[in-house]
Amino acid sequence: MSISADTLRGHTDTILLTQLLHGDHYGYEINKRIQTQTGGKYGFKEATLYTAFKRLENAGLITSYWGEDGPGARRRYYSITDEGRRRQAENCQEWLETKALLDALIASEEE
Amino acid sequence: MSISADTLRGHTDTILLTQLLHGDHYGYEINKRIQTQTGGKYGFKEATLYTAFKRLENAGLITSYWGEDGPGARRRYYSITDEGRRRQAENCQEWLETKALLDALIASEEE
DNA sequence: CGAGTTACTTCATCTGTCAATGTATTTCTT
DNA sequence: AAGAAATACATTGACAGATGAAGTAACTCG
Repeated sequence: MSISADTLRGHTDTILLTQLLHGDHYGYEINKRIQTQTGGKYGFKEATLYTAFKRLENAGLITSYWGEDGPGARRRYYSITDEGRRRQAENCQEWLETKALLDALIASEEE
Repeated sequence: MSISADTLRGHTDTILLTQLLHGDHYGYEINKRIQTQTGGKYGFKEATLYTAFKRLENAGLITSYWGEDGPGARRRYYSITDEGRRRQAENCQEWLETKALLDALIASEEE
């Protein structure tokens, strides 16, 4: 993974919430999707992933349930709550501000 | 400060190095400059600021010296090293990648 | 059957942030 | 001139997120 995690720290929750916007998914799947979407440049470590899910659930931003019988039986699916959607939108907005801010502060800076 | 520090965590060093690209400055001054540049939206807490300087100095990315006597309180000036410049450029590049990555992951995501 | 993949879980540790506290000088206000 | 506020730096303990490591267990494919 070529991007250091510290640069993305604080965005974990937003990334995960975003993945759940359009339907329920399970952890391993989500991580694979992220890796695909970033061309293999980024993915969560397992510990990071599952502690994040726990954090989000404790905060009431997602709920979870075990999959039905079959090959999905040992998969824990996550579902975003209304509050989760609200939070995702907020964080999305904050990302725009953060981007502007950092662009201003890190720019090659001619001045 | 309207932007949460966690969203910027990991960028502190880059921000500080950037401030030193065009000359030596002291901590308090740098922080004021950042607050000005961000329209008051962001600034470092003192503990964060000075521990960051210490970290950068230990890493050989900056050096420091006490300012000459004169008006005002005693000031410790910081100077960026060659390695610091190299690192700043690297981090700058990484920021571009991070931005693209997060834009892809956090986007409203139609698909 | 055995190796590799899928899938989740927990724990100890590391690092960066920050509240709190302290020191000391200078400048502004009245 | 006294007192308040700003300037300027420093340290400490606590906390939160990320991670390495280790573990468990079922499925899949040759």
